Parts: sequence; C-alpha cells; structure tokens
Amino acid sequence: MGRRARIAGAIVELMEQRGLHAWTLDELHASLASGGEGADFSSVFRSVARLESLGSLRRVALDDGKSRFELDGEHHDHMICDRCGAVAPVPCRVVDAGLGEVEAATGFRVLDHRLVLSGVCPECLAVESEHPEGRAVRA
Amino acid sequence: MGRRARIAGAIVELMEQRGLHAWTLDELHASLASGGEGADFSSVFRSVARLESLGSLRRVALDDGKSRFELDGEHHDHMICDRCGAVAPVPCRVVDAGLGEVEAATGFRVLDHRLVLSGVCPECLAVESEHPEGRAVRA
DNA sequence: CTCGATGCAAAGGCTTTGCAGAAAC
DNA sequence: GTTTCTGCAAAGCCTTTGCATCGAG
Repeated sequence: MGRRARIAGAIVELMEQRGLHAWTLDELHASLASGGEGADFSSVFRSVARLESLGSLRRVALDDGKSRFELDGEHHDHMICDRCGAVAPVPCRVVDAGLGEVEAATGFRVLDHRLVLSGVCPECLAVESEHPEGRAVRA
Repeated sequence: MGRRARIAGAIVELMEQRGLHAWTLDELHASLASGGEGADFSSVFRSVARLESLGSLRRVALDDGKSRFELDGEHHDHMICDRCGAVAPVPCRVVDAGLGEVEAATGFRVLDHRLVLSGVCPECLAVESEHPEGRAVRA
C-alpha cells in the first residue's frame, strides 16, 4: 500500500499533530472531513485496519463502546479522569512486575495487557477542593 | 423488585453456582434456556441491568466486543485467552503495588482500575504444541 | 493490465427500547 | 388499579464486508 494511500497518510498526520490521543473511527472520520480530506467511513475503517496490521497504529479500548486507535509509540497504559475525561499515559511498568506470578498461578502465557486506571486528574482535584459541594460524578 | 423476578433470581443463582466467571448476556441467555429457565434475551438484558444498578452485579469489559457481568464479590482483574476466549480471574494485587508511584508521577488520584491480561490459556498452549503449524492468531 | 485504495450500499453483531400482556399486591 | 417483570418485535449503534470503480505503475 505504498503508493498513494491518501487517507492512511492523513490519519497518521492527524495523529502526529495532536499527540497522545486515542482516536475513535468517528473522530478520525470527522477530523478528516473538516480538514478537507473527506473520506468515506469504510475507507477510514480500512485504512486504520491496514495501519494497525502494519504496526503503525495500536487499538486501545477505553470501554465507552468504541474502538480507539493511537500511534504505536512506546507501549503505555491509560489513566482517565472520571470527571473531565482527560487521559494521561502511564508507564506499563505498573503491571509488568507481577506478570510472572500470574503466569505461574494460572498457567496462561501472558502476551499483552491493557490497564485503564480511573480517578480524578489534578485539575479536577483542584476544582473540587474549591467547590466541595456538588460536583458531577460520572462513574 | 423483591417479588418474583424469576429471571434475575435464576441469573444470580447461576453465577453463584459457577463461581468466578464473567458472563456475557448470551451465555446467561443460553444457560438459562438449558437450565429450563428459558427467558427472552431482552428480559435477560433487563434483569442484568437491574441487578447491576442494585449493585449485585458488576459490568466488566474484556474488550472482545461483548459486555460481561459478574457477581459483585471481591474485586479482581481478568486474563483472557486470545485463541479460545477463556477467561480467568487475576488478583488485582498485580496492579495495586504500583499505584502510589503513578499518583505521585501524574498527580491523578487513582480511584479504580481495570486490567485485562491477554495471552494463551493452558489448553490452547497444549493444542498448539501438538499442531505447531497453522494456528489462527487473533491478536 | 494488475493491484492496492476508495466510495457506496448493505449486512452483521450486540445492545437497547417500545409496547402490550401477565403476574403480584 | 397499580407496579413490576416478561416476551416479542423493532430500532440503534458501531463495525465489517461485497462489489464496482478509480488511479498509479
């Protein structure tokens, strides 16, 4: 797929510009459209699938019911703010330590992992300490 | 919902009998049927939703595209087989250890986490060692 | 011409909802 | 009668796929 791959190229460019972000197909589709790189949804889907199989993208699941994709940089996990949805990367060192024990106990061979921490980001913590009354709790 | 709730009762009973397992709606639907407690899929769905909102069940996301539910007992994480979909529980001790470090580094307050380990279960490992040639790799 | 990339339309898979009937109180 | 639980059918939401076309080599 080296020739044009206009859409795939635009997707990667979008992702590089915005930095750390887990994109849904919808977001990609919309961003391409507003960026003048209009594309059919299925083409976005296929481009993303291609990029994923090539290892350029990684599928991440933050469990809002949609698949998300991000550039395949250093593997990291995610921390998501229950209040504002902010996402921060977390080094996966958090998990790696205990894997040997798990393999021994379960007999599984662990090939991958996905960790999503949730809680409150620094900004929302600050807001809450100023307005200790009613805050909207999402989760 | 204290009265009959035949289906909800059967669901809880099923779950208690089988012990740790993250059930899909489909599995519940099928198990109820084969157990003589036939129920419409939507009824299973609504019963589960009710039990979840009551706090009896917890929704877990293993990202195989289906919602799963389990009794709200001790919190644990999950390990899922890439080959056959088998799920095994994992003590969340694996994660807890590193949380302090994460909080310090990110400024987030961590309230919860979700960890899904993936790999190959003992059964599939055995099958693969017997037939080392063509096996379907999903991830 | 050949092959990958696209667009368009339709199908799939799983989840959720609308509505009416049945059961418990 | 009122409220809760069920079944049946249909809609929804997102993801995938089939097929014909277009464009580069």
